[in-house]
Amino acid sequence: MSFYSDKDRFFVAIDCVIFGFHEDELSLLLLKRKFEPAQGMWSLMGGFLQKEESVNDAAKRILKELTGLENVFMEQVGLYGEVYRDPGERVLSQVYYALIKIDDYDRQLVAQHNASWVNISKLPSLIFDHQNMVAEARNKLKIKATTEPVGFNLLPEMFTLTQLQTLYEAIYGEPIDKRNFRKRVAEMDFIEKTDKIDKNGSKRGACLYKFNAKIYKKDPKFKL
Amino acid sequence: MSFYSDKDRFFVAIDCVIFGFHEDELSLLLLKRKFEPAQGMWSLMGGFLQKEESVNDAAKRILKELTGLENVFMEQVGLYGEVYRDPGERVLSQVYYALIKIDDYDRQLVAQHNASWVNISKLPSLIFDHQNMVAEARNKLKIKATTEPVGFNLLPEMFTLTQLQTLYEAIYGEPIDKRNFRKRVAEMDFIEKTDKIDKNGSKRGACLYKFNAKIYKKDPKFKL
DNA sequence: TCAAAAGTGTTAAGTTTACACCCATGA
DNA sequence: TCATGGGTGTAAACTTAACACTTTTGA
Repeated sequence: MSFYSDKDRFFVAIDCVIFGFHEDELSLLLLKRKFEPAQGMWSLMGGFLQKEESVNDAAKRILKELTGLENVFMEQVGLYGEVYRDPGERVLSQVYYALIKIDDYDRQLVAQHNASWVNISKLPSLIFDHQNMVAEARNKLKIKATTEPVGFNLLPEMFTLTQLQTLYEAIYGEPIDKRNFRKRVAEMDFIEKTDKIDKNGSKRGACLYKFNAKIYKKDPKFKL
Repeated sequence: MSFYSDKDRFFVAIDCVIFGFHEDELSLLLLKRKFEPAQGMWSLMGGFLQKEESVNDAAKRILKELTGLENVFMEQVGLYGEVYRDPGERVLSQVYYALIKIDDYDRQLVAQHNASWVNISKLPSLIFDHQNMVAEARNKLKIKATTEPVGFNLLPEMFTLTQLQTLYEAIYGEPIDKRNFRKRVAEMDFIEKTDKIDKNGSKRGACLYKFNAKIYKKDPKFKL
């Protein structure tokens, strides 16, 4: 019946490193596991690949299961395939990272999954090899964010330049000079000033900007 | 018996994009398939993940099966997981790329597998999604080669600066200014001049250099 | 003696970094 | 009125890019 009937078959899981940006810091959406194995420990959101879905679709499904969100920026991090990485039984795990706007997620779903946002610089220890997955994901994000405008996925539709700067400082893990940063922003026409003012961050108020994907596509040069 | 007994299991293949460098051009080691499905067509070297090996080990095993080589530079490209990507049956494929010294491989094994080196700019069309795999691998190589000294894996132990330059021109797909290139090389102490001379490339002869990994590790800054 | 590849420095242009003060507002 | 974050320009340092001729040697 099968061309490959003599070959082994494997459980394939998806694990999601879900990044958010909140109070000037990167956070991850983590679960406190309700089930064995490793009940009570923290882990990434995960799930198993199913017969009739592509791996990318599985990642989307699993992200949606926890956050309620669709059309989220996601990228592959790597396939974790050590034989004994899961002490229960052999499971391969394809890791993705996702960038979400932290105000958008479905709080009820998150509560149901016993999940919460954890500041990335104060992570608890995680089950299995999830610590490594996070480190690798963070690294990929950093590299990606340098040359492609993916950071906007972590901000609300409209944002101040100070928010944008603190986001990039959090991603890069180092401070950025304000005037140099704004000079670079000014050169990117696809970061558009709106006529809206944000009065939350300061008394004076700060101009709100937005990312214009159409303009970006015409001349896709990005560097922050 | 199993924690995960209600989950689906999958065939997992490894496909290898094997790069070599020959006569100033990048080449790929490709197979003309002897078996169904897609008999007679060109494909990447592949194989199936086995129960008792990690995914990385499987990649090494499969590479060795074709080339006889061990300790080869390999990196993950991505997991290809579309449901119908293999018309025979559902198979996930984890793609790796490998960089080998083109003079080192085992010619007998390669012949047995019905494989040959194909200039990367004259590729035949490949089965399934292998074309995409190659494109993605090439891209990853390009990015990697910019900031890490992986190119030396494609050259013999000792090489001339002209060989090094043509290699990087092939990887980047654009010409490089000779004097600027040599200036950059001169600043990297881990690219060491030997007292050997290569007389193959020219009548005058060119100095042979080698990459010193120990010196590189002390101050790992690379840019070509 | 000449064809073919090896080897070698300088200058201009562009990019990146460092740096400090005034502004507007609400409390 | 003052504390807080918002907003603005210039000069020096550094990096990158452009460019052409001399050397050596085997055929």
